[in-house]
Amino acid sequence: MSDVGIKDVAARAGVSPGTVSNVLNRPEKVSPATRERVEAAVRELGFVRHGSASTLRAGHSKTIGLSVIDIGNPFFTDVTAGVEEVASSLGYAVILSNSAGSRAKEERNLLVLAEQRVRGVLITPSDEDPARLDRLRKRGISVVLVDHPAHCPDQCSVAVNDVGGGMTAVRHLMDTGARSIVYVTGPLTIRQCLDRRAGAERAFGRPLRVIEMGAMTPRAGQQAAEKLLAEGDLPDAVFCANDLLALGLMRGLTHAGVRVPDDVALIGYDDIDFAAASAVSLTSIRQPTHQLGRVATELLLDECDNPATHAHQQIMFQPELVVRESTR
Amino acid sequence: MSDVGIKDVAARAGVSPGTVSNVLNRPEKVSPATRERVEAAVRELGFVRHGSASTLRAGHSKTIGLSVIDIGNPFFTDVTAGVEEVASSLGYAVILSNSAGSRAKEERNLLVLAEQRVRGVLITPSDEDPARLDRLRKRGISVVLVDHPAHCPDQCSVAVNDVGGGMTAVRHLMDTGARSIVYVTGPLTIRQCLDRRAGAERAFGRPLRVIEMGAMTPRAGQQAAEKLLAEGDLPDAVFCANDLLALGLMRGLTHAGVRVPDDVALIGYDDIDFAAASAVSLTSIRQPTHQLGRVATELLLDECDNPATHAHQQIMFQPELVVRESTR
DNA sequence: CCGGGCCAGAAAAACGTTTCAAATTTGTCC
DNA sequence: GGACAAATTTGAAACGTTTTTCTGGCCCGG
Repeated sequence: MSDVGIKDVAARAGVSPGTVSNVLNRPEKVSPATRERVEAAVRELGFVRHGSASTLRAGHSKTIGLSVIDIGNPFFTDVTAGVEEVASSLGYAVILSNSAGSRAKEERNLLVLAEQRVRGVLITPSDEDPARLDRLRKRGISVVLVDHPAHCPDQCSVAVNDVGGGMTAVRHLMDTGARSIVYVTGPLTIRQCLDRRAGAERAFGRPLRVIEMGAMTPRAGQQAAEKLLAEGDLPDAVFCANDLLALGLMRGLTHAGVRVPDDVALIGYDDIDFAAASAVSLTSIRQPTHQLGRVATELLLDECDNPATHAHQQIMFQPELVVRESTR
Repeated sequence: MSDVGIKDVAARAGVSPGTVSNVLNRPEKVSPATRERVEAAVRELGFVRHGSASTLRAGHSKTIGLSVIDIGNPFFTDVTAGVEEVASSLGYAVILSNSAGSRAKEERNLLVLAEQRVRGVLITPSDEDPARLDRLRKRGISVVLVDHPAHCPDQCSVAVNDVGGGMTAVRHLMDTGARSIVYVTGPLTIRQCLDRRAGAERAFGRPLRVIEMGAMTPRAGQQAAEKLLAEGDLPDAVFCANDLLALGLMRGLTHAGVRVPDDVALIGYDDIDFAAASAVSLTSIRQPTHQLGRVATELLLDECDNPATHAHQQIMFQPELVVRESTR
């Protein structure tokens, strides 16, 4: 049962190994009668193609790599689900690797992917350095950037318009009557945090008061609330760089007797599942995460399968405002 | 740059291909002088081992498969992170597949894993049928069950004691003075929901009032709250089969003017990040998810690397009570 | 000085597929 | 019925490693 090869199938079906291979890879090239005979033999023997041998000889594999920054983050989880969906429907296997924000680990992971001779790589790069990716491309491995706009037009990328999202958020707050707004954010070394601020300030017309936290967690959000309260001067509204911060902040404010949205309106970013579930449901900016993964994968596989006709695309999705109780 | 093989390295270093292979796989077998020369050549040429050729010849790969039921569920996400961590630290690549609860998709994914000749598979099976897994084992692929206790002692498994968790939850509610308790759950076809109820009732001493919802989401929790309120007879406490239900329920109760924990105490299950972040933080039962993934992977790789000395283990983790405001 | 045992490295045979040119069969048309 | 083209099928080489068997030199004891 264990090691039936293509030869065994060939013997059983009374054909040559080459024909079995044809049945497997180009069924249309072989007459219906023999095809059926071979397929029967495959079933009877429980034959499973040896992927490595196939990859070795054919020169390309049926796997793609996915390198994300934080597998624990719901954003990437959703992206991953989209990737897995498309890849598996096309018969591709997805090798997952998590750089955990470490450049060294990312490098190691990319090496593993190169060894596995993946067909292509989907990556949310942990920094701007394009050298590693160029090296992959030199090896014939296609690369698509995920949640990161490409700088040069010679590669594909999918991203979400964070500047636009920031604008939408603040415009909405202003529409509900806010005159003073605070931006609570994670580290301003993160592109997303920066872009969202840029958009927010563009909508606001002038610089925003900013509270920068070291992390983007509920805990950090609660600390931000304390900071805000300590400063004394409560704004009309707060824009948080993600929902985790916003939920923590909401909790902090509520516990201090500040009412949301009556005293302070609040908007988050990402629209995670729990945004709708909190005591006062959270207005947020939704990103098409699942679609991000799907489209990135489609782009990658198109690049792999039709290198001749493939045109590189830099796709930018628009995020969407979801209004709930926290800004009413 | 693209296709430098072991031969090129050998030529460059002035040795035979076999020696290069030895440097790569059993460095101790080759003299320090030549080893260094070969390593230099590897660096200079940017050689990357061709994983498929290696797998083909060596008969085993450096990849493992991970098949989960729902990649979007934070529980599995955490498990996945643990798996990735251990696997990548040992140089293994992880092929991720998502069965999305569909038996057919699980089957397809396992086939892909078999084609890739993964060394072993970590799987949260979508049903009880052991036939598929036996088939894998027949092919020499080790299998470790994740979040599912093994029935037979001839395989490894890691799981969390859901009966114990249910007991802990209800015992805690009773300790805080609850006399009447309702169990809000997802489909009772799910093993976890059943086990938790069993434990809960064992602690309670008699059957619990049960509200069974079709899903385990915040929305379902909110509907459960409506149901509870409609029935009129409010209990002292509610035990929810997971945190998503609990958060939805909390929101539903709060909006109806019922105070948590003053009117009704509330405990969830899973201790997701947001449990601590809600307006009234949620008491919950924490599962060692990350560790679940880590240990499962260690077990699997031990089984692969030391088949002789490996002893199958069925590990059962104990969940842990985390007390917060919703039961004070 | 000689011979046996050892060690480092070499050479060649796999591993299981795919591919491609060549061979064979089938079909078509006069 | 025969010739030619088209459609199938065959057979062997090749993909890049690992592994096993061998070879030649070296060390050491006798």
